[in-house]
Amino acid sequence: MSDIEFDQELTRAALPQAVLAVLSHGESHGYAIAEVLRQHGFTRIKGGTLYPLLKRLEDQRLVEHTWHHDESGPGRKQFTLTDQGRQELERSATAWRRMSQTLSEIQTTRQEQP
Amino acid sequence: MSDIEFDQELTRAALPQAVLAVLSHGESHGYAIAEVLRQHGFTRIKGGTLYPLLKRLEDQRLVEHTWHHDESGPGRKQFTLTDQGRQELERSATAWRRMSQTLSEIQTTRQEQP
DNA sequence: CACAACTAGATAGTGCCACTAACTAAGTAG
DNA sequence: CTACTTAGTTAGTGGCACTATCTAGTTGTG
Repeated sequence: MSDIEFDQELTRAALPQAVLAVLSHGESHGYAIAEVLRQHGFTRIKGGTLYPLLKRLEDQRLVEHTWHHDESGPGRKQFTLTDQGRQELERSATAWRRMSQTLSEIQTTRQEQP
Repeated sequence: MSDIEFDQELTRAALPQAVLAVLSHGESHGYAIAEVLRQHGFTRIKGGTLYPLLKRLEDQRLVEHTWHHDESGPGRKQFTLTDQGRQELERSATAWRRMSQTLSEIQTTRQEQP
C-alpha cells in the first residue's frame, strides 16, 4: 500500500486493467473503486478520470451497471465485469507481462552490430 | 524476438524507456534504433513516432546527438544517453516494475468490505 | 539513362485519454 | 445555516502514438 504516485503515461496504460482487476473481485461502484485504487498507489485518480473510463469500459461491453438506491446516501452505479471483461483482463495482464519482459530484454541483450 | 504487435497505450507508456534502453548499449541513430525495437516486438514504430520522441528526449536532456556524414548513405543523427538519461532509464524501469507489482496485487488481494 | 527501392530524417493532422476544475445532488456534522 | 462527505457528471486542455506525406541521398535493375 504505497502512497507514491505513478506517472501519467504509466497510469494511462494501467488504469483500465486496474479497474477491471478491482471488479474481478465482485461488483462495486465508482467511488469504492477509486478507494481501492488509492490504497494501491493510484493516489490521484479523480472522478473526472474514473467515471469517463468506466463509461468507455461499458461502451466496450467489458462492464455493466445497475443503479442502487439505498435508504441513505446518493444513488450508486454498481458495476460488474462481463465475460468479455474477464477475458480482456486476462489478455491485458498477459500483454503487460510480455512488455515488462521485452523491456528488460532490450536492456540486457547485447546488440549485434551489422 | 516476437513479431506480435503491442497495443497502443502500452507502447505509449513503454516506448521512451525502450529507446533509452537501446541507447544504454552505446550510441545509435534513429533508423538503427527502430530496427532494434522491431526485433523486440515493436513492429509498427514509424519515423513519425520515433523522431518526435527522440526530439522530446533531447529536449529533456536525456539524450544528445551529433551529426555523422559517412562516405556513403545519407547523414545520420548519432544519439547518446546523457547521465540524466541513464538515471531516467533506471527510474522508469523501477516505476514499471512497481506498476506490474501493483496490478497483480490488485488482482490477487482480497478486498476488505467496509 | 530512367525508375524503383532502400536508408535516414522530418512534419502536419487526427484521435485517444489523463488531468483539472467546476458542477449537481443527497446526506451528515458542527 | 454552513461545511463536509459521498456519488456521479461534464467541459476544456495537453501530451503523444499513429497515419500519411515530404525531402534527399544511395543502390539496383532493365
